[in-house]
Amino acid sequence: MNSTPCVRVFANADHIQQCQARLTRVAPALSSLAAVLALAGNEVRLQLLFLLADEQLCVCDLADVLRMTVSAVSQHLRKLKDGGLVTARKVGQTVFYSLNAEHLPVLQPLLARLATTQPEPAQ
Amino acid sequence: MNSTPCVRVFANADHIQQCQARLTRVAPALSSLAAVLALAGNEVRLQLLFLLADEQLCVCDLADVLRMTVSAVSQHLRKLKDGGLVTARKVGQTVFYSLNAEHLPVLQPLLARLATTQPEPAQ
DNA sequence: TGCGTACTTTAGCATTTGCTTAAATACAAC
DNA sequence: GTTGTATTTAAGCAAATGCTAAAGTACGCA
Repeated sequence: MNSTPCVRVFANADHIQQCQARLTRVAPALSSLAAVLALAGNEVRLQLLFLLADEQLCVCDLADVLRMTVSAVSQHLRKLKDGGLVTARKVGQTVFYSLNAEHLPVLQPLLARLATTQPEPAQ
Repeated sequence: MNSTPCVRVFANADHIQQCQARLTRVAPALSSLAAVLALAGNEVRLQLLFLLADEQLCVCDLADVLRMTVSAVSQHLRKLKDGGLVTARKVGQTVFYSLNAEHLPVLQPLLARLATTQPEPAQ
């Protein structure tokens, strides 16, 4: 793809191929991880995940907490659900969302970092 | 913001406010984490981080490994550098990138998951 | 000093994202 | 059934993203 390949001193074709091989080996896991991180990498969605790590909540509550439109929250939850990060449980006409076990090994440590955040020292 | 606030049974204003308080408490950490995850949540950039976790590499090598334009890779590296995820070290006209210590506590466990990925069983 | 290499930056563009508004669906109570 | 509530979905749009192509910068070497 590069029209002018570099004329390197240290790196050689073998080294490049080794790196490519390492990437190929982890490709599926990396792709899946990137998808999870992309979902969690949105501030609103990370807030949703943080809240849901503590307790199940319905769309309505989440919208109130985040001071956002129910529609906007619902669309974020849909992405999280499509990505397998949360699951929905319908009770009557209320839908409770909670964290999905599938990606907890990735999410839990990240959210745990937030939970242990010490409050800002008064200044 | 919601024109029609929900008439809930279980959740009440106190509960909502508690959730908001929890969010406020972690707000800076959450914001920072979201930024890191957003950067790592791109497949190309996650590949870059994965490679740099193992060894320093120059833009040229990275472009070859990923089979991408030097320019495209450089732009990704710039974002990673701006986000504090990597650092650049210039040697002559070559620029070596490596992981930055600042966000390693977040990145390391994520990248470690990839490293321990068992190769796909032959089928 | 001039040329070549490694890299960065800019401009432009197609695609994606995240919201708003409004309509549609699902269910509960009457 | 009808009405009302909780949620989802669709359409539209401004902003952000990630690439390409081309120009700009920095450095090494003759």
